[in-house]
Amino acid sequence: MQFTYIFLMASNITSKEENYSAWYNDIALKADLAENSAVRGCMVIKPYGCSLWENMRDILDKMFKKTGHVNAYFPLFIPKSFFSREASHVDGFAKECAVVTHYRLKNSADNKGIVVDESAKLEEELIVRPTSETIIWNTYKNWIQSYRDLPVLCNQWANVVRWEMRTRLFLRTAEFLWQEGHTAHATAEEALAETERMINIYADFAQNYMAMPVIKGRKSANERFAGALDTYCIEALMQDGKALQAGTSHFLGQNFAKAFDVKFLNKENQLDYVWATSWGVSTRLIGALIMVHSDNNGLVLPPKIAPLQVVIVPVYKDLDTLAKISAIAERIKVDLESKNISVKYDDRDSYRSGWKFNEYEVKGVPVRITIGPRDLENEQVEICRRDTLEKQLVSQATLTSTVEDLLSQIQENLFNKAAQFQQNNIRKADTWEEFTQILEKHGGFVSAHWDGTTQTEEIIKEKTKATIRCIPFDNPQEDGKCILTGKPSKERVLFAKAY
RNA sequence: CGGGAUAUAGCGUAGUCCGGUUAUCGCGCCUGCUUUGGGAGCAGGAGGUCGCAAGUUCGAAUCUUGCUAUCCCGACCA
Repeated sequence: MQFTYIFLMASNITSKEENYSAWYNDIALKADLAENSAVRGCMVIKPYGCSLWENMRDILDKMFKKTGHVNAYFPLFIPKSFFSREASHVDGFAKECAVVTHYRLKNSADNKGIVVDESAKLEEELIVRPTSETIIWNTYKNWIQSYRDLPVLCNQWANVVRWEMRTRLFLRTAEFLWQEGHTAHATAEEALAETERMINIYADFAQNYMAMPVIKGRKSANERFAGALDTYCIEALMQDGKALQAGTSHFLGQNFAKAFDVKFLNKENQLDYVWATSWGVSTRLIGALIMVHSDNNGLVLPPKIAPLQVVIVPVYKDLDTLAKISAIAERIKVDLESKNISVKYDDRDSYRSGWKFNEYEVKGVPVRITIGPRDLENEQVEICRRDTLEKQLVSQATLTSTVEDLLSQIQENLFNKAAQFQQNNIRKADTWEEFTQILEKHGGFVSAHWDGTTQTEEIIKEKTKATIRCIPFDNPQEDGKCILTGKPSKERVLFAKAY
């Protein structure tokens, strides 16, 4: 209701950094992806947004299954006592939990409304899951006795609730959709390999499907998941220079196994605790997608995950012409669909063609085909690509292969463009002055030496709002001095302001 | 939870300081005609407990008090 419409006035993304948040919201809302719900901090994901999420989900799900994972489902409600078993875990989540205390409502005494029936108080409160480690490990205890039961490689697609103090559409909603994988292994090596395998899958998905370049690395102790020994992550850079954590994979060691007493007999007939991992990505990825690719004309979607890849819009004056165009359009649609390209022919007479052009541009449909009277005469069509808005005339005979090529070109172009942007926004800083200047002037990632202590990281965060996003894998080793304390350091880490 | 702001039709708003006829305008919606290669034009029409509740007053969108909700900035977080 308080929303500021800056969408049409903004001239380019870099110049409106201050309004980036409004710009982002505006695109999400205008592209019909989601809206704020009546429930504080929650969102309604609209059909188009849901379809986008489903596409992403399907691709990820196939990747998980290819690597031997299976889907399972665990309860939404978790007994409160489960949380107290792993100390650092409760520290991490206690502040943001929705708690179920009663199970019945009744008419109020004055009959003017509904009130909670105080006599229906639960003996033990139930927590609406903020993440499922606890209830899953409580269950795994029953599943695992022998090394023959290992590994357990389960994934769950679910909603979770975190009562955030401040929420943002897609990036941080009170309720969000995600997938959480939880695996149990016989050895630390195997669990570590799994942790790494999953972060690689996320990186593969981000880069090759979302066309979103990411940096893989490990988190500093300070940014680590509550209860994990090590957290791997993929970090992406948004167009306003802020970083976004797009996915995480945690090596949990034996922490949860010990907390929930999950032991197994190994080949040597010795009792041992199992080794665990967990990993997840959420609807936050939709937010990332919006912020990485969109421009002032609206959403820009990479073809591989776009709910709709091609739209055909007829231009006509009379219904006779429309009938002729429809015959061609339907034929084109069948041809493209035979190549597994999703196509919509929008022949609604209730909207004008100009209106439709804009509509699909805002929604980020990668390719638009326009057919009008001129094209009927010349046996051609006009195609327009969303990423560059370039138009070309193509003969109807070669259209299908042209569109196929164009879709892969768009996919590639989006990735290259974003990768270039990311490259241009990783800057080295060797002094505190350089460090703060880069953050102020450019934003983006700053590659700098750090003495490895949580204390230093905290001070830097306090002074600049920048945090260590990750310590990249295959990070070159070099001697240097911490930008804050001047103490010796063996490698650079990536700092950035983050969402 | 701290600081700031706001609440008027589906959306965006004027009016509030300084109370006074039937609450302004734009978008959208409905009807008709004309239009259709980049968000059409004209004409007509529908749509409002002015966030909620009390109070002051002859009279409240406007003043007072309380409540609720939302937004922005922090802290928190995927």
